[in-house]
Amino acid sequence: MAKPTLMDVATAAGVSYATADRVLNRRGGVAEKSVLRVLAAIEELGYTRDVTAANLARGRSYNYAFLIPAQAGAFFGEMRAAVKAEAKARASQRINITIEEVPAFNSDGLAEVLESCIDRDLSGICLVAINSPRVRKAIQALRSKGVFVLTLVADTQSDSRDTYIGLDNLAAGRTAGRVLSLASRDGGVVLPIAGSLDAADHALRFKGFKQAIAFDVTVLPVIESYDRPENVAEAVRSTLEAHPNLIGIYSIGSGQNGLFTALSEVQKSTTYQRPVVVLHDLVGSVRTALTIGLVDAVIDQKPDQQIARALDAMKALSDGETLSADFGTIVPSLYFQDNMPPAPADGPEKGPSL
Amino acid sequence: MAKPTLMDVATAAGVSYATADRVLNRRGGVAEKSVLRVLAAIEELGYTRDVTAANLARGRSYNYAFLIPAQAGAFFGEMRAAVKAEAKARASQRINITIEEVPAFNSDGLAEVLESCIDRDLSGICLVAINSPRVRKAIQALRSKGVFVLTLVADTQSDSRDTYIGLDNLAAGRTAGRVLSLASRDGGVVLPIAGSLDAADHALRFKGFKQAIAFDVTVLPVIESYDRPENVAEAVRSTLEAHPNLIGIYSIGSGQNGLFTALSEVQKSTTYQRPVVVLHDLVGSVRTALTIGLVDAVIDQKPDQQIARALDAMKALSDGETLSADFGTIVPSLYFQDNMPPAPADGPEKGPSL
DNA sequence: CTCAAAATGATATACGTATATCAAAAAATG
DNA sequence: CATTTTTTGATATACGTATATCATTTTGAG
Repeated sequence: MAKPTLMDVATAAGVSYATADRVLNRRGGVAEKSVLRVLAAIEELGYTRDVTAANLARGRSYNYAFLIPAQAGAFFGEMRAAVKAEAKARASQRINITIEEVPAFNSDGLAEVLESCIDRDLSGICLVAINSPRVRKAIQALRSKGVFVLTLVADTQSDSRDTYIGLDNLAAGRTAGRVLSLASRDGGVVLPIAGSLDAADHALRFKGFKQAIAFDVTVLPVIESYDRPENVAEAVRSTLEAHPNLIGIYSIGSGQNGLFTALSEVQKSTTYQRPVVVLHDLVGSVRTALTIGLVDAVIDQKPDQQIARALDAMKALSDGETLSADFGTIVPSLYFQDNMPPAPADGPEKGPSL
Repeated sequence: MAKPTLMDVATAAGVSYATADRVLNRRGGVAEKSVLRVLAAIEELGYTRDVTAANLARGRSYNYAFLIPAQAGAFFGEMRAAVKAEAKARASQRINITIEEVPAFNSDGLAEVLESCIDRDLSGICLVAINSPRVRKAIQALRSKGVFVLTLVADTQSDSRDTYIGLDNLAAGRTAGRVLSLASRDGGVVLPIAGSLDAADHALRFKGFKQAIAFDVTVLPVIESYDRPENVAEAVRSTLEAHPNLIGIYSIGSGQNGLFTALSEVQKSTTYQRPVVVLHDLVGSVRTALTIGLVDAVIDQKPDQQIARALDAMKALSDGETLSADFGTIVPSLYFQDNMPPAPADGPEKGPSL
């Protein structure tokens, strides 16, 4: 009952190993009836190729590159850590992963790195996309060389990459809306704060947010921070002033410093009851804020899971498998103080293994 | 820059392949100074053993068994499906997985299956534990034969198994409490329903629930259903009658039929506003209930992730790695209508692979 | 039936490791 | 120094697959 080998298949089909191999690897030059007999034997024995042995024989290893923005923001820091962790975990499976730093918000910088990847014998590449003609062209060049290109977090046009792995932003916004609606059974006012509604992801979250907001809750005009903390702090202060019935805040973007400033003021004061606050991405400072009760709920896009998913996707593509339609869709996770996952640990060095 | 092989290490250390092998595999009979040189070369080149090649050479395959209760309940059905899916996915990596049906709630039945596993050449076994002397003895026998034993969903004494993979029930209960507290800013009454508080997991969830409940919210005495739907339906009806300010229900256990019955009555009536309902495990019927808005929030223990985690754990143990302390802790996921993950698909058959 | 074409079988090498055996060299012992 | 012991090197086989070559058999065409 041991796992059948291709030799077993050949024997069962009454052909030689060479012929079985010709069928399995589609080398051609095999008579119809022999093909059928081999396929039947494969079916009958439940043969599956030992991929590890096959890769060993092919001298094949999977080379993947991740292009991660070199940003101060903690989010991409976590991403980078997750990539490193996965790289270590899969090193023994002939999977080699490199991380390339890419200047943030710089399409030409991104394109340059992409172009430099063209003659690097990669089987897959994973990037946080920025939409520009030069980037698209570089991606196209890579794909025509047989490199699989995945977008992560931010997408390009869907026909210019193989898959997109990223958060379902509509669902994320809806979830935020649901939480704030739950917290306001008798109506009230909620304040959405975005980085910029020109950004597709923020716009989508906001759209979902409005969809899920209860009919008796009023959504104030969205504040766009353009990543300036003072703007946010000031806006929150004045909104609290103007709307004593402010029951919730949804911070759509990722710059949270201004929000935290204003919230700590509220926490110290006794004039207002702190509104329920929902925000994004359980990174360092947000984790702290949630722990000490400065905010209530965090919607997370699970960077570590995205990395794992991206690798699974690239491996599957490399192996000629097809991905299900919703493979890349990351469902938002909702965390309260009570169900926070443990902070990602910087894995300890391991000695030479057994 | 290709991945270094043991031959590279030997050359770099100025010894033969045989000696490098003696060091790597701790065969002994190597002079101190040679050991050091080999280790230095390993360090320097960043050598890691190609585990797939090693397993191939050893003729080793990983044989794992999952003992899943043969229960009508949808939860273990999903578990079984998840095991099958993982089994298929890992078949090409020399990992063989079998599923054994075990009679539910029957410690002797479980023990019998465990005992039958003793001479099956398993490297790991994963079971939903029931605490009984005979079960513990069977586990002990397996472990002393070198079989790794993991408990899933339900644990035994922590010193009689290798790891436990399961939901953090305290966190789950706390999360439920948090949601209901959020939904009741001005106090109110909430109703907890359990299967039986004698069950450790239910008790723990209930404990967490009370911890996280806001000070101005009243927790009614817990109803214990003992898995009788009529009990629950009746209890919910009478509680609604008696407490017009019932703002939430937390169903701690997994028998939800009685609850659903009562809730649909409420939905049709106009007398009461439906309380916010939090329950466990996003299986078929619960998924439907959440979709149609019969309930509000579901705390899920992600059976598919538990299976994957269990396999990773067994593989790691088999490879002589050590697991981090919180490896087996499954953080509860919180789902609303808006962030439900897609229902697990029954993967389509794939033809013979490339 | 003859000859070419097509199909098949037999065999060798390789991938990176595990494992074993035997001979040779080096070191320790007396 | 002779002898034993320890250490090392060289080499072979195996795992399951990929890939290539060459010889042989079968088939089809004329």
